[in-house]
Amino acid sequence: MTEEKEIFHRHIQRAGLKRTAQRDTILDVFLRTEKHLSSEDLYHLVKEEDPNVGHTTVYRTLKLLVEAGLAREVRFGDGRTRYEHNYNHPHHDHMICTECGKTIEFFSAELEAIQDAIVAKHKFRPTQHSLRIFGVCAQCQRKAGAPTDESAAEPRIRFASAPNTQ
Amino acid sequence: MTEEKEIFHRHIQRAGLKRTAQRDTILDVFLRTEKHLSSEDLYHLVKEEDPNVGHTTVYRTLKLLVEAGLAREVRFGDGRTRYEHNYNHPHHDHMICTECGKTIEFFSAELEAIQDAIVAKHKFRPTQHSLRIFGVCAQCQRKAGAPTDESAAEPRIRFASAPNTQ
DNA sequence: TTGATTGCAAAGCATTTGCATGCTA
DNA sequence: TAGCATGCAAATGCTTTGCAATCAA
Repeated sequence: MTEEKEIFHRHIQRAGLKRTAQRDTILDVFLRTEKHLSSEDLYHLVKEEDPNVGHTTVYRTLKLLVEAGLAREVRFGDGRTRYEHNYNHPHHDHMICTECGKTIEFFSAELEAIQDAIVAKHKFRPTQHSLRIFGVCAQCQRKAGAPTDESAAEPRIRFASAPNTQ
Repeated sequence: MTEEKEIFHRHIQRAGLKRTAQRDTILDVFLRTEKHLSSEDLYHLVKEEDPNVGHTTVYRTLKLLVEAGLAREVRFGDGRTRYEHNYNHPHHDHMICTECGKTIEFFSAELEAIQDAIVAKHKFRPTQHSLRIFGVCAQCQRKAGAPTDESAAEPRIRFASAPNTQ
């Protein structure tokens, strides 16, 4: 976590920006929260620590964290952008339960290898990729579509009908 | 294309809805346009045929097409929902060029097999998945970041900075 | 001191909804 | 005739921007 902070401050300096109390607090709260946070989620958490922080600053700081390589944007189909740790959290993909909103992270070297082969065949130079598998997790299958609160590790994602795979 | 129309009309009937001139026109234009159309793209195309069609109706009809299994929603990171044919167009994934906005469709049985294995391991029941590989296509690599109009099969997708993989 | 930062309010943008009118079955 | 469909305008929800006041370097 100290390392992440150094990275952030180095990025701030390199870009000719300034270190502020708000940015430090936002980074702090983000680093200690191992979840997929929306800007609003983070805003509320930060507010507990320092009520004098605006929504706008959280939005802007999250973009800064992405620039610095500390955060990564993810979207799970509920129309809002979420952020996850990106430093020392190597690439992975997600399964998203459309019943309870839980996400399962996974990584497959084979999957990556096949993708490499595919892009090579098309002479496509990839910069990033995103694989999301939507469906119903084991717990929700048992509960036959009656998820409870504790089945959701994170706030429930609600879909209009079918998830629109944003 | 006749078959698709039948499917649509059957869906309309089954759902207790009504067949209208607008819906027929929208379906017609959609079916004959083999592109990833946003609601607005389709709205403009339909307007050429029948100026008395509103944006709202196009939105609502596209949802109907998705319900009927004729269309599939896709998102390429420019913040708008696009629709592609889903009937007789089996599942495939996309490479998206962040320079010119072109999309390359591909399918890999191995990829699907590995995904099946992964979800099985987690006892996850998948309903759909979405794999998008963002990067630079062969043409744009040659042009070294100076894409021309003809390099884009579809309207250019613009990103703020890095594509936010919505 | 200078220019970046902040946070409120307002604007943007894609999408959705309310509602009076029009039209299918 | 009943009630679904239409399309305008307004609302929605997330995100971004304008701007005057504030603050780091």
